[in-house]
Amino acid sequence: MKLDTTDYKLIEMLQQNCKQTTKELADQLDLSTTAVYERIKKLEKQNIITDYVAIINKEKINRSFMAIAHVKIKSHSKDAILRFEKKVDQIREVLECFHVSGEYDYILKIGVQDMEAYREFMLSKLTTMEEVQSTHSMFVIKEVKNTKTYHIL
Amino acid sequence: MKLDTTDYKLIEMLQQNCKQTTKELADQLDLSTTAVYERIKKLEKQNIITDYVAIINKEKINRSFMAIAHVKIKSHSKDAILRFEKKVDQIREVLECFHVSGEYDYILKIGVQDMEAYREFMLSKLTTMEEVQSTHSMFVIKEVKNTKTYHIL
DNA sequence: CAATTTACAGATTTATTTTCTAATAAATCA
DNA sequence: TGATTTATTAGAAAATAAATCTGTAAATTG
Repeated sequence: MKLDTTDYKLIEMLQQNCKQTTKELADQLDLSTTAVYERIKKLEKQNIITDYVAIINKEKINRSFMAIAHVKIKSHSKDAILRFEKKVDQIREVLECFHVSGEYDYILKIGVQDMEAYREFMLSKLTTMEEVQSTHSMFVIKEVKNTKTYHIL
Repeated sequence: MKLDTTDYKLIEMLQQNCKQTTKELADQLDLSTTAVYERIKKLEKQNIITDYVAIINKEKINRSFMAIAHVKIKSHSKDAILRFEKKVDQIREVLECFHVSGEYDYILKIGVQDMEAYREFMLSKLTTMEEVQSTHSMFVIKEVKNTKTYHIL
């Protein structure tokens, strides 16, 4: 369960590109392919690496429009919260959702085709939810940085 | 450049798990491995698939603490904007940054070890930037949903 | 210190990717 | 429409990589 510097290096490398061969990784880490192979399997088994995913260029699949929505909910009972979160989780357009401290209850990141599609999403999926009290939308003018990579070295 | 339903299916599958073999994908798509192989290569060449990355369990690498920061900048000149964005891009703790419409200029998603580390990040990296006028932090109580997967079918 | 576990390297086997060839379907054009 | 080109596919072969096995050295534990 204890990770050493080699593990951290390996994790960083796989976060950048998980399609590298064990040979390529081994060369950079000055290890044998077996050593690297075993370390990766261990990281997977320990649920440190949870997934391997392809990243898609959203411009090319009609998902260029992005918005951040702040949401306030009516009731803060456990029931209402769980109900809201379950529903949000099932909405395709919602890429991220965080329950946060402060003025608003939730922050959502939404990815759709265009403003028209966003309006449709708001009207038919978000504001129609009985748990939702109010929303506030901010439109993304520019995606400056968007990664899931943690730097740990 | 035109994508058909099979391409979209393939993209969805690779967004879920990019480590599936072409044989596995081919079986699900009712195609030969070569057909799948060629389609994937084409998606990569066309820059539709841009990366293959490992997703890491942040709890296990000391990055459990997440916050959303709203940032206002002093000047909105092109120069100031580009300078700010370049700096932000280089900050390890910043996972996402969006230039947005509305009251604030930027929304940042920050991932660090704990509140202490967040304070350190704010004091030494964010608020020290000359371009920054003010910030407002919201702490993530619960990550309800966090994906980069677009649903396109 | 001996016993046990862990991490590693090298060799081997198994599986997968990549390339090649040929056939078929779809699109383009005279 | 019919001929020609272009894309897409399947199947086989070759090349490469993953996975397994064996043995050894280092680290850990009682």
